[in-house]
Order: sequence, then structure tokens, then C-alpha cells
Amino acid sequence: MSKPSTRPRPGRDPDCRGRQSPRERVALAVSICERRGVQMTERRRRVLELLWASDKPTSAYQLIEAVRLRDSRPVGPPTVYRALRFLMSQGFVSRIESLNAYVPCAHPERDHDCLFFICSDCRTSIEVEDPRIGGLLAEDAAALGFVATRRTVEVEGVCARCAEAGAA
Amino acid sequence: MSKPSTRPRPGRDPDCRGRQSPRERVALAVSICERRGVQMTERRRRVLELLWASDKPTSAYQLIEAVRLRDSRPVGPPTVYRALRFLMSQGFVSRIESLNAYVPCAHPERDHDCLFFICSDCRTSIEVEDPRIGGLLAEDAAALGFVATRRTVEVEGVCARCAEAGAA
DNA sequence: AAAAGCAATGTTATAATGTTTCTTTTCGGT
DNA sequence: ACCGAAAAGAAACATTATAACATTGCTTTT
Repeated sequence: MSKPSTRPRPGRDPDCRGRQSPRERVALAVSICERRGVQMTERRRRVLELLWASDKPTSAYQLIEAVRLRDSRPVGPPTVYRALRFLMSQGFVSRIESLNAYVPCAHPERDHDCLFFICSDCRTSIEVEDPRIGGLLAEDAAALGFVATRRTVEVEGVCARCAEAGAA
Repeated sequence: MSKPSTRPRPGRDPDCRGRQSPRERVALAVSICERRGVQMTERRRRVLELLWASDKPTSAYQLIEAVRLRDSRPVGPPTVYRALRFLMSQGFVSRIESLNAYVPCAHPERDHDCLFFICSDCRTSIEVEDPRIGGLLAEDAAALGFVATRRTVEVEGVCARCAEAGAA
């Protein structure tokens, strides 16, 4: 049942966040929306921009505050929560459940299957793709007769940089 | 790369919840506490009992309410949150991040590595052990130089029973 | 026995996160 | 330009979680 060896790359894709600029990321999302016939409105785009502008998972209320600052006018929670829901539905954003926070997704075009490594020290998160995990989960789900719709895989710990800094 | 066949059981352990009575579960936790030299106090035991009495993940505030009813006197949130933290630290309880809810853990003696299948219809959760997932996560973590301390794996979807009921 | 130490618990207030409801605006198609 | 649907604004509310500080009960020390 499991394919032999021609599968994607096993785990990491640490270049996810670095390879393209935030501006390019947003532009990509905009063009994907056009292709899909859904609306990337001003509000939604603003929230996505702010997420890409941050290098860490961002809470909804931090986003609310950031939108207020940027647009110099009051913004209620529902506005931002709606934007987040839309962005998640399109695969542009993921929610990190264990932090109640949101991160932009590095490869929205693929039907993603991401896992997150979250540093409890510096609070950054690293997005990784590992199709093997999805495969095992699918297998376990099948054994239960369970129809999966969404996967949450989050690993908490200490990132390489912080481990090194801590050891010094 | 994947081991041939002598590994543990792949996935499921659906008997987790059914094999022993809640009373036995709590008794086991009590004896583990004795062995470990930590205190299973009245409060903590009450919270664990209430968790085992429910067949679904339970929110902290539902527990607060349940403790109030049972003890006929006011109980503040911190009391229950503290009990939950203790029970989690001992491996008796897991938190389901995507629900902000808590479930009793079926095998507290093992250093567990659980995943949860959560039905968005009936809201029950199924606890499963799959050591292969932990293995892959460890592999990915190693590739990043990441030191993992806690894993959250949650799959949302529709359970077999609800799928059947829905199809009918 | 009185006092000090300590872990657990109680109490009050508040912070942080998320939703409901209803109204108004905007946008795309005719 | 008009209409209907989608999106956004506004206010109140609901849920989840923690901070800060006082109290209890038990043990150890004096």
C-alpha cells in the first residue's frame, strides 16, 4: 500500500519562509484567489501582510492591534477573525492550536500537510512538510473507519539556535 | 528504511476506555501517585473522577461546574486549572488543544505518545497509540536540531458511527 | 505547646480569546 | 444605475485562562 521510494522529500523545508519576500507571498495568494474565483479583499490582504511581516506566530488580538495601528481606526475582533477564517479556508494561514496563534503558510498551492516545531524559548515556529506522517495518520484513521478532515501536528521544544545559546 | 514487521501494534487501541471501569482507572492513578511520592489529593482525585465519568472531552468550565454540583460549594477556576495541571504532569490527563478540553488518559503508566481522533459530529475523541508517528517526528526534529518535549497530534473528522448514521 | 515552613487550596479580580447578532457597506453581475 | 449576495462594522456577550494575594492544614523545629 505504501509507495516504495519516489516520494517527495522526507521532512524539512526550512527555506519555506526565507526564499521569497512577504510581498511575493501576498502576491501569490492574490493570484491564487483570482484563479479560484474567491475574493482577496483589502481587509483580508492586510491581515495576511501583517502575518507575513511577523517572524513568529501571531495571536488574533495582536493582529487586531496591528490592523488598528496600520489603518488608524478601530477594528473589532470579528473583522479579524473572519479574515483569518477565510485565509485558513484557502490554505494561506494555519492556526497553531497549542499557542492560539496564527502563521502564514509557505506553500498554499499544494494541499498542505504541515507540522510545526515550536520553540518554547524564542517562540518561533518552524513549518515542515512530511508526507509520511499524513500517510500514517490516514492508515490509523482507516483502521478506525474515521474520515479525517483536518490534521493538527505540533511539536513543542527548543530550537537549535536556542539550544546552542542555552548551552553556551 | 521502515522496519519489517516486529514493531508494536501499529495503531489502534480502542479498548482503552472500555476495558476498565472509571473506578479502577482512578485507583490506578492513586497507586501510581503513591509509588511516585506525589500527592493525589481529594480535589485532584475529584477532577480525575469527573473526567472519567464523562465520555467526551470536557472543558475546564464544565469541570468547575461539575465540581460545584458534586461538592455543593463554590470552586474557583484556579482550583480546577491547578488540578488539571497536576494531572497532566503525571500523565493522567491530556489536553486536546483543538478543543480547549481535557480527557483522561488510558495508560498513564507508559510514557505515552498519544494521538486523538476527534469527531466533529458527536464530539467524542478516540485515543490511539502509534509509536511510528513519534518515530517520524523524532527523525524530523533531529534533522532540525530541535529538542522535542511535547507532541500534539490531533485529527478532526467524522467517526465511523456518525458516518454510518449520516449516510443512512 | 508555640512558631516557622511548606504545599495545596481558596478568593477576587482580570486578562486573553472567540462568538453572536444585527446593521451597513461594498461589489459583481444584469 | 439597480439588485442581490458577500463582506465588513459595531456592540455586547461568552468562553477560557491566569495573576495576585490570603488561608488552611500538616510537619518540623524550637
